[in-house]
Amino acid sequence: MVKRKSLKGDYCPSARSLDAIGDWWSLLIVRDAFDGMSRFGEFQKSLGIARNILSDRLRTLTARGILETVPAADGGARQEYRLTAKGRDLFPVMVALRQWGEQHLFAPGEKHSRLVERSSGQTVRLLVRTEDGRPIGAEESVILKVPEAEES
Amino acid sequence: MVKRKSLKGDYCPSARSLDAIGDWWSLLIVRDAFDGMSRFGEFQKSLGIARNILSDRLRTLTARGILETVPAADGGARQEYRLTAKGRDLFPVMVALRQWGEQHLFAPGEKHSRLVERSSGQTVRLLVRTEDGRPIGAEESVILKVPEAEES
DNA sequence: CAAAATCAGTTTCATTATGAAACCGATTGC
DNA sequence: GCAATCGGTTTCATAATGAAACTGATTTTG
Repeated sequence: MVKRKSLKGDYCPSARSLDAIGDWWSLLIVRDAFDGMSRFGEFQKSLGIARNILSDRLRTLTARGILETVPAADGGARQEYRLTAKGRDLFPVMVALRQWGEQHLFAPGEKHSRLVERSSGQTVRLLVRTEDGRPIGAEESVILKVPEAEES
Repeated sequence: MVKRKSLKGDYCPSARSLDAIGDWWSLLIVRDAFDGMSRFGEFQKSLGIARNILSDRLRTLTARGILETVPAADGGARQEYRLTAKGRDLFPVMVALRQWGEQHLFAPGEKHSRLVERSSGQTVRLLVRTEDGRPIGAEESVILKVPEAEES
């Protein structure tokens, strides 16, 4: 599916990531999965997504190794969708999106859900930094392009 | 534009973020903008996006305050698209996507572009942590929902 | 146990978004 | 001044999406 232009061969990791999860629903499904949802009906109700599209997205996310179907968790005959390790590694992406949204998409006093440490209740934050731990901003960083020799 | 289902009113910051930048092209445009691109033609050539769609996305991103048009940077009569502060704040999102892509979307020895500190050449990394600086993973964190009283 | 309800999809069909290409006016280069 | 380029817009075909009906399994209920 997903015709457009596949960025699979792009040497830019961001582009490949967007190719894998950059459509409108996938990350919302992943968000719900982080939030503990696992059943078709849960996702459908939570997101208000059309069933056929949800079906397609779950299939695609599973094919890409971001979700996996486990036979039955509560003994029931129906399967569940769970995040794989690869899917759980999207955690920083979710946090980054959340943090940006909090900063820029809410009115000053407006309520929003918060991501907190379970044990302490502290807000979860995100820090961009160098290998040796110094915080770094966009201005001090640069994308090193690979000389595009490999793909040919 | 963007008909679907607007998540603007959602109390989840991730959802609102995706509502603002979650379509297929927007983040790729932002990525290119981080990479120094600013002209219509540059984006178009870099992404291979259809001109009408690019036109629409640039307009939308501008309307949302992520890009802004500056009259003329090099003296030319044509305008440029630049990231606003809000747009630059998407930096962690880009880093997060990049990092995930590097981890999971490239074969072991496969070449990819790298984001490095300009001065030192060190790879830029990303850390999810608590307010007081302790690293934290998805398992130890929890989304606190707002009791949905505000929107009514 | 039988009937009703729910779940997890799939199919069908109308609507919307996307992509390719042609077109166009305003620069820019020569 | 003439041709080429830039930055779009329009038009039209195609692909993706959404709503709703339908289906075959499971649960639930009485």
